[in-house]
Amino acid sequence: MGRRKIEMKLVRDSSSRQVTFTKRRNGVFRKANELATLCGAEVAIIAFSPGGKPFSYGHPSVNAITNRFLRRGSVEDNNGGSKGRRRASSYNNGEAVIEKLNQKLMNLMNEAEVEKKKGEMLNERLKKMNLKLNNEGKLPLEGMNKEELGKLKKFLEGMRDEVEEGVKQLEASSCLMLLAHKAVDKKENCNASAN
Amino acid sequence: MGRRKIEMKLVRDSSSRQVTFTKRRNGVFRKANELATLCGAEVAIIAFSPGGKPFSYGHPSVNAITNRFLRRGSVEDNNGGSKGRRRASSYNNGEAVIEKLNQKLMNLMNEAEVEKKKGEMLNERLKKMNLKLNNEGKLPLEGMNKEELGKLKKFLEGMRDEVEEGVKQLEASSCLMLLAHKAVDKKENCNASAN
DNA sequence: AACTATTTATAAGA
DNA sequence: TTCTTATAAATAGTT
Repeated sequence: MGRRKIEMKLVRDSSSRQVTFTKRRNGVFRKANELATLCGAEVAIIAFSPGGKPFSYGHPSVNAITNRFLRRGSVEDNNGGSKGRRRASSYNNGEAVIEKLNQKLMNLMNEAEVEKKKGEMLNERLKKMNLKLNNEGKLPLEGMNKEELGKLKKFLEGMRDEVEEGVKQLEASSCLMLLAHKAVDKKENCNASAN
Repeated sequence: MGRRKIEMKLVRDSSSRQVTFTKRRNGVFRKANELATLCGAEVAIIAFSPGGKPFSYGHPSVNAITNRFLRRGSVEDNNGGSKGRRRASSYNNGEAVIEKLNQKLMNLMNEAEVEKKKGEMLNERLKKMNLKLNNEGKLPLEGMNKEELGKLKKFLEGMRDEVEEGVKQLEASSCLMLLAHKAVDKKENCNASAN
């Protein structure tokens, strides 16, 4: 979509590829944001650049949850003094968000009154895992056999069940956190403007 | 972008909103697919419609992993007889993919030689959780206090560390599975054509 | 980082 | 709903 139509295949030149990635990543996030805004949809995106850097966008799940984390985390949160709550309409730089999350997570965890939801959800989850673990004491997954695989199965089923029971938001949040952490290594200034 | 410029805010009419959602969801997935194809990037998207139905797109992570699950799952897999492997370029209907995933998950787990990666990753994860759990036997998260919160903190840190250690793909897969499960309730025929 | 010539996406309309 | 079309938007190549 520009001066010329391009073939839909891997851009050979690594430099152009990076440029294309940046442009189009912004495009995808912008589109996702419009989708969320226009339709009240929930959208979460994780994208890893060719170089392995993670970028994320989320509305409102990731945003809502991470913000909940961040806000409660500590007081010196320079969340800006904007009066009305900012609509969750701006893009998230994955790294920035995740970095903040990490910085505040400990504070949150040590200070907080965690909402029932969180407690319940994690409790369910840990309990189920505990059951699996107690069954053997410690699973020797290194050289897995059918028995252990059965446990893995239950582990995964358990996760699913929990999600179906509710409290999906925290799950979503941690999942995206996990995903976004995938390749975090170095920083990059990447400004994605809100529309 | 059409006959008229529209305001960037929630579409009031519920029917139009659904139409807009469908069109733009396809648009976002298409763009994400182009991003992945052109740049060799990894992209995963989950979108929940206004009605709460989940849709997902992934390349190659979600796709790769879910396909790995699905293929190994069982034999009576009507994966179609297409000769060449399908490139991971088609859209995924979240429900369809997830449903399949669920159907095959058990088979996979019971039959499979799980790749080292999976084993290692889950082992790491479970071991770390085990440590937390052993510390108390069983965490009383219901009425959480600072101590328990500290453990949660470590739990989350542990998750992060594991991810940073590697084996992110399975993580990504299960995370998206969790996400996609969020609102699965009823079926819907939703064809998203590949480009 | 900006700028345009073009290609795409898509809001209305059929 | 699915298709069409007039228009807005995205972006490939360029500076």
